[in-house]
Amino acid sequence: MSWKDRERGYHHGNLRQALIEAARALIGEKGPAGFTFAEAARAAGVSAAAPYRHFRDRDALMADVAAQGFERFEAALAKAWNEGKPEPMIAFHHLGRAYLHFARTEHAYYSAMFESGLSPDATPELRAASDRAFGVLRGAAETLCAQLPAGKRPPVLMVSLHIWAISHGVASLFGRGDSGRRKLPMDADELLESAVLVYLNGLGLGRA
Amino acid sequence: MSWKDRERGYHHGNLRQALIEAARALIGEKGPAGFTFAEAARAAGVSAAAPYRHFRDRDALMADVAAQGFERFEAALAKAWNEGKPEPMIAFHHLGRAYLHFARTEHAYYSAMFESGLSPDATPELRAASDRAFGVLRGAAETLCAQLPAGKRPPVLMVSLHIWAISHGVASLFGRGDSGRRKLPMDADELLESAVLVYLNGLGLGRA
DNA sequence: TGTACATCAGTGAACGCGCGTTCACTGATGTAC
DNA sequence: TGTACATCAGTGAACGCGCGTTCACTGATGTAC
Repeated sequence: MSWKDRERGYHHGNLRQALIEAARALIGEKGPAGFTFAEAARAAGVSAAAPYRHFRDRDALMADVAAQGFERFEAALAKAWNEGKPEPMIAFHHLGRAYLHFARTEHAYYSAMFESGLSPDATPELRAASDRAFGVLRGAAETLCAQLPAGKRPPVLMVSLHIWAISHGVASLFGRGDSGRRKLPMDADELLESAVLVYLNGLGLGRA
Repeated sequence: MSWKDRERGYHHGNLRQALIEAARALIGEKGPAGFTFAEAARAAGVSAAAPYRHFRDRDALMADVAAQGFERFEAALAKAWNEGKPEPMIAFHHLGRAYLHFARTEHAYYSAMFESGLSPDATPELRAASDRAFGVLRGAAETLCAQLPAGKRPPVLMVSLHIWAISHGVASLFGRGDSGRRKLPMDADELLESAVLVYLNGLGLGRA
């Protein structure tokens, strides 16, 4: 926003970040395949050769968009979960809403993170950011599992992967703001909430 | 396969289908964004102008790939479900395996169907094929719900969407044959099976 | 405080390339008689 | 059975375009003295 408007001299001063933002905006408009190195440069108001000072190629730029997406995703999830306060089940509900909210309002990031065809190992930074975001889900699953009697506790990793899969499935099939959405009598929030309630009930975590 | 090898004259004879297959193969190699009209023509052994006799543009070709994918998907799911025989829970288990198996072995189709950025309404044929495939899941959900006492029956549509979301979530996060996979101590089949068992248990459909 | 210099981010021109799209065409096929 | 003709699928040449990438360059910034 600011860098386009503000007068700038020969040096941009913040080109790396400007390119990431340009790429994210273009992904938002035209899908994960919808941006080009040259286009991102143009959007940042810079010559086509300039991006090479900061990124080896298009994939490196994409990886940085995705990594930044995971960082914001982690922050959004952590804030919603809020360490399980005031009460784990309520916090967990908030977590699910935040997941869908992020996928919907930041679907450019979400695309870069999950639908760009990028390997999670493309970059150590990407890998680490992705792991940290998943860590929030895992922590939440841990807290919930701890509420079960010791003999009935399922593996925490498994539960967190289940939750992730359900959330991602709902988000990518029904939670898109864009044209990919299908028309249904219930929305993504309702679907995720009901699915998770049934799932938790299946674990033995019925509503108190 | 056959059309590349076989000697052909001026007329290809089956270009439409050959282009669909070429596009599918290219998607399989390079992801949903990884084919081009010209490339598909080349792969089919035909001039770059030839595809225009059969498809308006790249998107129309993509839509046909996706529609064909949904048809095969439906066939694979229907065969696995086998009308709930020999026993609904067992057939349902087969259905889940078939879902993942299709996503893994036919991931080019799966990409075209779910990750190409194509609207489900791009084409009436696509829409119809997609609905028929979902119909198999819905039918299975119906049979399972019917096993519950009348007062405890959840809405069938909701249950089928839940199942779809879980399956899609597991398939797209953990079930890829390609580089997108994450390394985990359990595989996609185990994750889907365990998630569905917990979910069904939550519905009141614990193992007999 | 001022000057010289090293560093480095961004320029702009250039290149080859493959794509999408159009066009008048041509050769194969099938059908009417 | 043979001939004339209509149909239509595929050709190949042409076009303009934007992309990726390189290169020697230039102008701004900061630092040493």
